[in-house]
Amino acid sequence: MGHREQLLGAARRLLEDKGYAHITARDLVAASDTNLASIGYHFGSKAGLLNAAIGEIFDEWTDQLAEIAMRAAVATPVERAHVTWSALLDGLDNKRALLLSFMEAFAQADRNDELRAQFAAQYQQIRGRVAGLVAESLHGQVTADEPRAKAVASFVIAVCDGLAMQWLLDPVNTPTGDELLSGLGLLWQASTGARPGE
Amino acid sequence: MGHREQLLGAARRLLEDKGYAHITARDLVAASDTNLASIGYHFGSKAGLLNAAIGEIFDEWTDQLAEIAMRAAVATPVERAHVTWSALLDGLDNKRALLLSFMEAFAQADRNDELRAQFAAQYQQIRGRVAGLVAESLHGQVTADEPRAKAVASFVIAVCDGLAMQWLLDPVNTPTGDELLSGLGLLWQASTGARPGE
DNA sequence: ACGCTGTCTATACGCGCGTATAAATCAGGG
DNA sequence: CCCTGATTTATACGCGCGTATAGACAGCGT
Repeated sequence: MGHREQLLGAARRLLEDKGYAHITARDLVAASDTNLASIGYHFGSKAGLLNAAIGEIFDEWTDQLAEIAMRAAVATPVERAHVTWSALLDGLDNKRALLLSFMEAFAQADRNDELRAQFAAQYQQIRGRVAGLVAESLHGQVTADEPRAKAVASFVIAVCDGLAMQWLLDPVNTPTGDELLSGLGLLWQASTGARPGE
Repeated sequence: MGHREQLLGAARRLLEDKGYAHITARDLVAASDTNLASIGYHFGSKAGLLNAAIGEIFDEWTDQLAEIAMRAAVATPVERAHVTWSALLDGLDNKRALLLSFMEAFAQADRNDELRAQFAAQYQQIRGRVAGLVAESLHGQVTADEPRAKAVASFVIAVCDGLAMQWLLDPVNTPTGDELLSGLGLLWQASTGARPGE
């Protein structure tokens, strides 16, 4: 295994421990059993290395989101919806530190064209993926044209991201699946006057 | 006006321009027409100053969110719901850079007890506020006990935050109010089998 | 007029950072 | 077996950072 791979691995580990902004080139070298100059050689700069590592992390978060979204879309009865929302919270435990680093990098992206393009592309990808799942799983049950499916996807992703943020800040007080479902129902009733189940 | 206020103002301006992580003590001094040592004198450290400024920004975001949530909760007919969601997107334009800095600080908070406590407290506050608005505005229309109102509040905040994130990344492709409402309906139908309006 | 207290200023210190450079090492084809 | 190009090493450089310190200065009660 070359230094390139070692450095990527170390970057991922450090992103879990210290967060994007506080990783130094020397940290990376120490954690990867490589050499200070390897960073420049393989990635051009420290930022290049970190961005590459962040890209991998985004992909994993994306995978998890897609899986959850699929289950959410499929879950017709109330009981299953509850289980689905819970799955998001469960999965977060392993990813806490990585998510934080991801948020940090996300904020940086606005001033870093390369990173920003990378994020935008990956986001488009996940939304398309979720939208596809939604359209497929709702097929026949409800008419879901493509723009509508995309809106659903955006919405689902927004909820997941927003809840993840809340959980990062205060895991204990983050609502459970039951509570969320209840909230969703309340909101929908309020905004339409519909009474579900009638 | 003392240096303390000048520094706070400069911090806010710089948070808009450069982002949390890239502000140096000398930047702050240059932007505030003060002295390098004033930072230590009034705030203990650069971080102390920045955290104070971030607290102000959080409060403003919180105010905006509360206002939007109120309108969302109140909006019974479909047309008004649409208008409400749109309000969130409109309001974001002025706040783009501040939001980014906020996200950056948010990520830092996990490794900074003081900052974290500050955020958590402010978050509790906004959730209680939104929950109160929800309970009040839905009163009589639907039974909204306190835990349920809190769940609604969490949910509404999650949606706002998640959408804000998407908008930060890619303003053009963020769904409109119409699209969001449509998505919400679709999701609700799928997870309950209810057909709104029947 | 004096000294105390809160504020402001000028400056120095030393550390740790990211990166560049040049030499050493290695792998494999001719 | 050496030449070549890719990789790995060791090290040096200079910059900019956050903070500490010590002194200047103003307001003001006495």
